[in-house]
Parts: sequence; structure tokens; C-alpha cells
Amino acid sequence: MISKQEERLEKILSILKLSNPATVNKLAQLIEVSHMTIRRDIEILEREKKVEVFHGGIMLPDSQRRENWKEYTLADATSIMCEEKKRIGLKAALMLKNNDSLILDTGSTTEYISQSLNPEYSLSIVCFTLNTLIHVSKLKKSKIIFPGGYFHRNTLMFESEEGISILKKNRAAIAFVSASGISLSLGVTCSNSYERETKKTIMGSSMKKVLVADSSKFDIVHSTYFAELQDFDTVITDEGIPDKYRTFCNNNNIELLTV
Amino acid sequence: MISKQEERLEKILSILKLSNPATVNKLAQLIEVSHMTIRRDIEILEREKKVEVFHGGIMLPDSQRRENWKEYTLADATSIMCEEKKRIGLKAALMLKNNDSLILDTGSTTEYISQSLNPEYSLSIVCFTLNTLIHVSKLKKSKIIFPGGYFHRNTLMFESEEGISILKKNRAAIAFVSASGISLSLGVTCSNSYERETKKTIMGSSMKKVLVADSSKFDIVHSTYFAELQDFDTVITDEGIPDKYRTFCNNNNIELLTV
DNA sequence: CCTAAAATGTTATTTTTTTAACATTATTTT
DNA sequence: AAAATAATGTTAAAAAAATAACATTTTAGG
Repeated sequence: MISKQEERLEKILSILKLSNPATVNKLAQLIEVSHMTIRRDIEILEREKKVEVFHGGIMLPDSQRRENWKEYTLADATSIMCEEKKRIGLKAALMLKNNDSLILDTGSTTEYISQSLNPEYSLSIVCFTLNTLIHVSKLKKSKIIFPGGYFHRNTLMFESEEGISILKKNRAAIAFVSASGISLSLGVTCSNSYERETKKTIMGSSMKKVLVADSSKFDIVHSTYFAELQDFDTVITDEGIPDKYRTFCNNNNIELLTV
Repeated sequence: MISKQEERLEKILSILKLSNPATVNKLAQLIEVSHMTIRRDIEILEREKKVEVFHGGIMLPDSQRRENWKEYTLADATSIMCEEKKRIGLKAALMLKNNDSLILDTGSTTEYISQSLNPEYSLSIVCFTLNTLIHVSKLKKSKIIFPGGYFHRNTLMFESEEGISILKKNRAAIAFVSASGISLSLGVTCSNSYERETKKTIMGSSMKKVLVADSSKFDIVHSTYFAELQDFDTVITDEGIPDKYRTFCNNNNIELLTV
């Protein structure tokens, strides 16, 4: 059971998030209670350090107010293999030429690709995660296709049956596919089962299939299998991969690019 | 040569950076001039949009603190009817209670709704524009459904056949619908034909249909017709609407909320 | 259903801020 | 240096907000 007062306190905070600071009278009008009620509510919020009060109004303290850009990105400068991922992303982006069509998979490496795309090109881009969308949406000359669906907060990915059928309708010259595990014997894997269908679909919709993964993913197996290594035409990774993968790529006609 | 006034303006800004907001009297004391001098300085800073003034003090505007999220937003503090839209958005958000399901249409007004949603609530949110997605994706307790498709840069909207069928599968308690024109004789209209199908669908998928539009949209007609005014249960707008719409809402049992 | 307590609203008073008009002090121009 | 102008200060009145005291409504418990 949530009291009316608690409800008001929430409302006050959400109003403040939108327009900070706010006057007592404005709050009273919006919430449709008397200014005294607001004042008494504010007293509580002030004691809890949720707001700061001054003559003329109240506001959120600095700590509550910061916009958090990090919320929709996986590519964190402090994350592991960050420099390698950046280089891989750039190498991938440089494979493209004007008027190319591409599909971007999930993950932080593909986010670096999306950051490195040439804004002067007219690309046709299919992606389905928020972190890549943020970047590609700024490419004014490119066409964006985003098969939507249900949001998965851990990967920032959207996925649905209908999204899959949009993917099936849109072919691309290149698909950049990520993986969280790569093994010669157990194939290419990812962590979330909901990714499987999407990954298989984009591999079926694209001419050239490029695996982008830093060397920490090699000799690792995760739960969800979605492809064999030889299903890819190209692998972009960093110098740190075991030699057997170099040999394997050579023998299987897979282009191996290390950056 | 730097004038005394310019020096004070700098001082005011640097004081604000340290403690935001500040009262006029505090500034006057610190800078050791009369409160009138500070007031006149503030007038200049306000015209230059360097500070925001309110009864009781001044503060740095949000724009000075917020990161570069402007690229994927339609809600611009300098846009027309901005204050009205904010109030409308807030009023709309306050209609919701915990565990509600809602659909957010395109536009800047709905963006203000998305900004005002209570992060403590577990909502089920359907939206299809990037500007609203940016905000709702931060609501950790809410479920997000984003029917994707082809990106329309002018409205930041995604739209496709498959998106429509996701919309049809997802019902909501409330749909917040925007419009660019509202007329008694010619109905409710929007500017882009690709919006029509989506708007009609969300109106068909929701129990309560709420039209959100500031008063500048009334007595205006745009190219694409998608509903009659009486198709809505509630209209949220500002005080500036013509009286005939008040009468019409009264006679047709439409709840009219002016903020 | 009634009563006591709590919550909210109303009103008048006090305090603070804002505004405006004019006085004073600085600065520039001639 | 005097006059003109601009900048700043002073003061009083107006407006807005805060406070306090009390009235009313709502809620919880018996």
C-alpha cells in the first residue's frame, strides 16, 4: 500500500527531473494540492537530502541531476580490450565503401564500428541494438533500418519475430557479427539464447560475413551456439590469438585480419 | 580592456559553477555591489541564455551541464510552445500509475512525456521514435517494446509493416497520441503519410486514447488525416485553445485538461 | 458508524524578493 | 575641467513566498 503522500513525493521528484528548479506554487498547481501540502512534503524530501530548498523554490541536488550518457553504451573506455576493440572497429569500418549495405550485430566491438563509419558515405545500415543505433542515427546521409522488438537491457538489443522477418527482407553486402566465444571444436557462441535467431538470420541475409572479436574471445565457449568458424569469410581480431586459429583460417580460406 | 561589468559577469558565472543556484543577495554580498547591480547583470546573462532566473535566485541552465544528447531529441528548449509542451507532457505522465501499459506516439510533446515518466514504476512502454526511446530506455524497472522499421530522420520515427504487426499484438491501457493539426470539421491530422497507419494502429490497440497537443495545433489542418477529435477520450493541451473546442469536448464527453 | 488522530486546506501575518523611481557616483566626451 | 552620459546605489512600494495558526477533510481504529 502506497500512501498519497509517497505518491506526491515521487511526483515532485519527477517534476523536478523535467524542470529544475521548481517553485512551490508551480508544484502545488501541477499536483493539485495546496502549497502548504507541498511545503510539508518538501520538508521531508529535504531531510532525506533528495532536494535542496531555497527561498522561491526547490531543486534536485547536483548528485541526482547528472545526465548519464553511459546508460546507452556498452563501449566503456575502462573496459577490457578497449584499445583492441577500437582498432578492430576501425578496421571493419574501413572495409566499407560508399553506397555499401551492412548489418551490425550486438556488442561493444560493433559499437566501435558504428562510431567509425564514414559520415560522408551513403550507407544502408541495419542494426538492432541501442548502442549502435545511437551512433548510426547521426549519419545524415545513411539509411537506417532497425528491426525492433522487446528490449533486453543487458545487451541493449531489441528482438522479436517481426524483427527477424524485417531482417530476412533486408539483404546486405557485409554483416559484422560479434561473438563471446570462439572455439575450433565447439564453434562460435554467444551468451544469450535470444541472440541466436537474429545472428543466424543476419548471416543468412548477407553476402560477406565478418566475425569481429578481440583475442580474449578465442578458446572460449558460451552457452548459445550459432555458427561454425568456417561460416565466416573474414575474421577481424587482434594479434593476441592462438596460432592454431591462424592456421585454421589459412586452411579454410578465411581472410584473417589482425590489428 | 575589460570592463568592471564583464568582470562581474564572469564572477557570477564562476560562483554559480561552485554553488548552483545562488540568490541575488548572496551574489551581491560576495561581489560587494548592490543587489540592483547584480540584477542588472543578471538581465544580461539571461538574455544571453547563460543563466536562468527565477523568483529567489538564478542558476546555470541545464544546457550547460547536459551532455550531447541533443542530436536525437526533438524537444529543444528554444522551440516554440516549449513550456506548454513540458506542462502537457508532465500532466500526461502524471495520469499513469504503477504497472500501467502505455503507447507513446511521435513528436516533441510525447518526448516530454517520456522524460517525465516515473522511474520507480514498472511500466510497459511501447514507443517507436528515437527521441522517446532514449529516455524510456533508462527506466530500469519498465519493459520496453520498440516496433522497428525504416528510420525517418525528420521525425526520428521508425516504421514498417512488421512494426505495425508488433503494435497490433501489444495492447495498452493508455495511448498518448500527437497531432500537428486539429480541426472540428476536418478532424485530426499529421504531416507525414507514413505516420497514418501507425497512429491508427495505436488508437486501435489502446483502451484510453489521449490526444496531447499544444494550443498552436488547433484550427490547423495538415495533409494526413488519421482520426476525429471525438475518437479521443482525453485531450491535454494548454489554456490557449479556442472556446469552441471546450464546448465540443463538453458536448462529446471528451475530458479536456488544460495546463 | 462513530470518534480520535492525522493529513490537508484556508487565511492572515511576516518575511523576502522584485520592481521602479530617483539619487549618487564614475566615466567619457568635448 | 565641465557637461553629458553611463553605471551604480538607495529607497520605498509592490509582489511573491514563507510561516503560523486554525479550520476542514480524510483516514484508521474501535
